[in-house]
Amino acid sequence: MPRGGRPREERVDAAILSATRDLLAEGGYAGLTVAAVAARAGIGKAAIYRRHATKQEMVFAAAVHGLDLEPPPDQGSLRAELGWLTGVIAETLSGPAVAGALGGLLTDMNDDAVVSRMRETFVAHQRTHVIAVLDRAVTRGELAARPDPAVVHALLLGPIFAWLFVLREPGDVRGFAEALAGMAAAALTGG
Amino acid sequence: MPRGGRPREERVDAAILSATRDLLAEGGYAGLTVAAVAARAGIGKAAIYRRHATKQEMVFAAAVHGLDLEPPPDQGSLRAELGWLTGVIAETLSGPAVAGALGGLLTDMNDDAVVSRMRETFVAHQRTHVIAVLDRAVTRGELAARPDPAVVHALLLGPIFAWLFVLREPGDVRGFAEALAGMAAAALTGG
Amino acid sequence: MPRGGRPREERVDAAILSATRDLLAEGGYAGLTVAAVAARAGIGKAAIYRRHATKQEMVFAAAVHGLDLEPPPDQGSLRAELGWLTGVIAETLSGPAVAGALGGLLTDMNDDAVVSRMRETFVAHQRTHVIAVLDRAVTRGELAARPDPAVVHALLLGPIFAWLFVLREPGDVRGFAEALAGMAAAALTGG
Amino acid sequence: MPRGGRPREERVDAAILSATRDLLAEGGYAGLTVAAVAARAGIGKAAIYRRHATKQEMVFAAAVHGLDLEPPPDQGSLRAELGWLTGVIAETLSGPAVAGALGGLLTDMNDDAVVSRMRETFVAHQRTHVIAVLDRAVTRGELAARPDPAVVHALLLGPIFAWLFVLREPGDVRGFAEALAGMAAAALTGG
DNA sequence: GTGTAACCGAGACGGTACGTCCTGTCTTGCC
DNA sequence: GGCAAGACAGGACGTACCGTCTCGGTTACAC
Repeated sequence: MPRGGRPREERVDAAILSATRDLLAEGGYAGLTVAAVAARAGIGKAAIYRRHATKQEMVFAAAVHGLDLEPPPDQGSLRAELGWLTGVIAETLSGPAVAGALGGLLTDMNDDAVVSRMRETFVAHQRTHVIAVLDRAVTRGELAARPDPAVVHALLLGPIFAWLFVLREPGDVRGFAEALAGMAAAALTGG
Repeated sequence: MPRGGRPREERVDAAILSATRDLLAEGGYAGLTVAAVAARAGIGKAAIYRRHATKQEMVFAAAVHGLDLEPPPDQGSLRAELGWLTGVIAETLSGPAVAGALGGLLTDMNDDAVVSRMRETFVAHQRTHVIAVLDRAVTRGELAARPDPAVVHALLLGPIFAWLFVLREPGDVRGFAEALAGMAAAALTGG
Repeated sequence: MPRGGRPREERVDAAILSATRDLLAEGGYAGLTVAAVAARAGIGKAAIYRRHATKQEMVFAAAVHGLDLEPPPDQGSLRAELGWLTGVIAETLSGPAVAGALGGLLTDMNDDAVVSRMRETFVAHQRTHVIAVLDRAVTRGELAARPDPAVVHALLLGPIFAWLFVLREPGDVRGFAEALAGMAAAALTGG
Repeated sequence: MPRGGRPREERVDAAILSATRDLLAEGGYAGLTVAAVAARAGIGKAAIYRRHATKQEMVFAAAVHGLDLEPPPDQGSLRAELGWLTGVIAETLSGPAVAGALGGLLTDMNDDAVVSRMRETFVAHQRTHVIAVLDRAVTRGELAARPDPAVVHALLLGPIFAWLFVLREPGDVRGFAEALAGMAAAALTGG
């Protein structure tokens, strides 16, 4: 499509995302200004809006993008694979940028197109891995039938989310994630 | 201390909270204006700021206040009591005002005093009931020892929260809450 | 008219006017608030509005009222009487309360009833004395016919007003008033 | 210093001042709203505050700016030149925008920087012309020595100011200005 | 080479919400 | 009924931010 013109500088893309992550960690979603991101990145506001339609999209790109989990390796048992999943989710959500951004994204996502992007990227990606783990458990014979992946996803993601953002328990997230995996395995096999 | 002066009108308190809930349900947290609340309530902005230091505090008061759950009646079994708890939580979170407000509150709650209020009111209240249910299960002999209430709270609240606000599954929340109770019971007794 | 009830306390009347004059001298008309007057006077706002319909009326009463000049004694010559007039006007206008209030009163007086009160009290009173002085000069034979009193009034009041409020010359007002009287006498007799 | 950035649009400067003058003429200083100026000018409030620090500065710029008198031509006699000066001053002060603004400016000018601007622009400009006229009169031999320009300035400006804003005489301002010039000439030469 | 088109930093633009302040009225309980 | 205290409706102020647009100038690809 673009027949001519100067190509975009990758340096600018990176500077935007980096500055956004910095400022998210410093002041959270509220208190994040597009002008501040531009200033911190040493660029102009137009360069941001050339890449991200709204502030939300920019934050989404900075905080959520690149959270792609590598496909989960077969760990030999449902219990171990759930532990791997909850561990990855906990690691994903506990970064400073994500911590600052997620609440804000949920806010402004009421009507926007950001919500669908969020679902497509963040949710769908994790969902794929949940399905893979469940299917392997069925193959192994640990589960008689594959449960609803959405339910299992909520069961894994939800407690970690609540732990971090609603209850804000100061304790160790990794330990909680591990305990959660045990309880989830018991619920799925014993329930 | 204030010995004289005109007392505040309860009518105004109620009108503020009612208008806030209406507008939250209509347009969500974003799109909620203090001026619009004042206009809808038929009052002046000063009357709002006399009661709530910021917009966030007002929304918190409107959406979270009055979510007091009545103490959970003894349902005879852990499974039944967990069903009662998840049902109440699901009902609490799925109201239109809460739905519109919670994300917004999480956003602006990074540094504010709102976060502590949230914890004291919303979280602590539910926690009390969680503890009561667990203690009764121990008395009944369904549980050998009382698990960490914070963990159980996260296990119950988290999936519902995720279901509603992160995954945004369109399906029946009550059904999900009931299934969640079954899985939680299995996890606690069988794990 | 007042058939029953507690009579107004004169103490309050005085406290209002005194506090108003103090605050006018301190912060000028802008920066004067009714609440501040009430606080300074140790009274309530209602007590002010029971006596003065608007803030402007209160300021008017505090700054302009009581500026009644005693009738000008016959000084023996037009020149001396003009000196007496300009001296009194200068003294009247150079008080700290008047200085702070006059500009503000001129502002808000565009549509109000304050303007007519201003004219009736402040202007008409001075005008009477101008007329008396001019008539005596005619009787003495210093003037062939009585000039338009409004013109003479403007000729005497205007330069002092400008000196104080527009040009804001730091110099001695009394000296200027005296020089003005001399020039006015020359203009009236020699013109 | 500002090497880059979008330059300010002169159209906006002009629209602000024009709208301010219109609204001053319509509703006076009281009743003038920054928001109303912005709406009338078809611009945003920020564009106003980028140019004028306060509402007062904006009004000052709109009402007082551009009142530059052209240098007074030699009219051949002190009497004629004073008539020219008083005529210009009367014309300047009797415009609708100035009429609405001046009182308001005097009000808020008690502590502000507006007062110095006023002096530098409005007062100093007229003073220059007063000095020129007096010097020519000395050269012509009409005056033995140059009187204090501040005194003469007050003598010319003051009565017109009082006539318009304090006494609010409904009569012809131009006629009064002409009469004033005659009296001033008599005072200066005969006194 | 030389166009041309899109890029770049900087910052002004229209619009809108915020939280503060002030006015003039009203409402308590006390005197 | 007056009084101190202070809440009430309404509305302007000045600040801050968003997403768009406009400058002067730069940089790569196509001709």
